[in-house]
Amino acid sequence: MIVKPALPHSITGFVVSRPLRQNCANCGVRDVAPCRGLSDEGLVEVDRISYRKRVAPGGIIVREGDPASWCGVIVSGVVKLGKTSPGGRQQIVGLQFASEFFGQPFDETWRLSADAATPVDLCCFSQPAFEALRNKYPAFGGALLQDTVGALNAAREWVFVLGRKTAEEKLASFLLLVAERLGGEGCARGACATQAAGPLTCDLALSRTEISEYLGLRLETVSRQFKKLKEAGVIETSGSRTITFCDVGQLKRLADSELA
Amino acid sequence: MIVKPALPHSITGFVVSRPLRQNCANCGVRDVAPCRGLSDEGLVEVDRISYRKRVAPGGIIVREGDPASWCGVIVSGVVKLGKTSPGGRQQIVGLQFASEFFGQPFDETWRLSADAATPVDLCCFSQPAFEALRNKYPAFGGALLQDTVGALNAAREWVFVLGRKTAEEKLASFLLLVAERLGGEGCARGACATQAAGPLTCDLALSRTEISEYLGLRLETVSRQFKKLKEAGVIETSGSRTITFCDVGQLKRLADSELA
DNA sequence: CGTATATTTGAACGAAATCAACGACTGTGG
DNA sequence: CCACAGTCGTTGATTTCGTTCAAATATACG
Repeated sequence: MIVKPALPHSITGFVVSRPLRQNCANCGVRDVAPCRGLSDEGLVEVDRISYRKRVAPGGIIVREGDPASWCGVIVSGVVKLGKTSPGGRQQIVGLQFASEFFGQPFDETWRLSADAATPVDLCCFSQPAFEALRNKYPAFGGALLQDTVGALNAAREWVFVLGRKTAEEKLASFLLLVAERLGGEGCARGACATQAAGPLTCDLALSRTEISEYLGLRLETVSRQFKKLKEAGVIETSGSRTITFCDVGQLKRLADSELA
Repeated sequence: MIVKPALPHSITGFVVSRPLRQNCANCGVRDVAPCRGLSDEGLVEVDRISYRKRVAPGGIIVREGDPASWCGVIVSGVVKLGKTSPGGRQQIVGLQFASEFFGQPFDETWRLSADAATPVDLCCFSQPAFEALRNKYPAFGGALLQDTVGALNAAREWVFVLGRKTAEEKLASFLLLVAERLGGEGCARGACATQAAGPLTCDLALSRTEISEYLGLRLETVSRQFKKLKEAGVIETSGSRTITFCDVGQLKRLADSELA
């Protein structure tokens, strides 16, 4: 289990970006991030050309419309991808977790805003450096393609959740997502946590408001659905961000009821 | 303007799949599909290893859960990507148009069903042949990555539409999508059609039921919103599938009102 | 400990769903 | 040519789920 450092140099809401050299050999996501496609030689190069960004919870990573010059990999933390309509409505259109590729490698401007839900640690490359890396190490490009296809599948899954599900099902789906991605701390991909039978406690990275923005609901509705799940004995909460999953099987059933 | 042939050999609802050789030089999407990344030599190879599938409107291309062994490029037509919940609810989670990459190059089973909304023409590769192509021509992989990132952006855009928009805005967003992708027949990427001022007539590829499945609404609601848009003079319809956009600017405003 | 922020709860309202019926178009067979 | 069935789309009446508005309570933080 990886214990996250307490972010000594970060100030709430600000990006701390330094040309901090970080040895890939010690990197927690090395084997699951797109970097898995790199040879040892490639990793040496990554060590040389990459730099770190740390963002405190609530901090802005990038803003929609700003010029984009870099991209990278999420080393730790939870990133909210958001979109704001001209009218001012906000929607979280995706969540990203440790080991996922982050950014727009081909665009000149950011199409989405990105905010840190938890402390976020990014391994960054300039767009040209990133492209050079892809060209030099085709297996890196392959891994990246595979991950992007995976992200596309996840996004379409979420289209389904938003298009067809009720408020209760939406919240259940979100909680399952959290359980899978954050339940076994550091377990980046694969549903290791939700397979086990016993109760599972973890931190919901998101506030009620953020959850509502992700689910396309009002925060009052989210709060009421939480209450229902608690009354049904499926979950327990302590504080507003710590959740215990008492019955994951039932939660899965609720995430797609219609035939209980 | 490209006139589509009358699909001589296809039978409604069935896939006609033959090892039909097709010269890439004559291919309408050659320069926009991922194949744009291939050298002349590569295109010769594609000619050799690719085969065509034709599917009549309403026909099934692939079914969720079936073993996946191929992928390819949509040469013409509109493909509906659908997902069915265990409970039986259906949602169209994406639409795909000419020149887009189709399929799951890395998975063993199809995660989504795909159905033809119009006559569909696919240029197909077996998964191993496709992977070999990627490995041999890195620029092909690059183009594919670029397109996949684009598809991911489009999917997230749709998450926003489903999560935050009202019925009227959803329909307006859908109609704009149709205008952009189908308005300038054959114009595969880029919003050429919706820039012009004058009225624009085109075919809606989808039935009311299909539109409702795409927008996460009931068909009655879709019908009522059509009525509203017609009464507002933004669109006109003749038959149920031909639409004329009278005022694209107003439609864009309606697609994100909140501040008319 | 007090203030600001986040969450919960309540009551009234409204947009879209649901239930139900009707009309328009298509193709078939008498 | 028309009656018929079948599909698809429209329209109306009613209900429901989630929103909205409003207030109370809990939590975090200086």
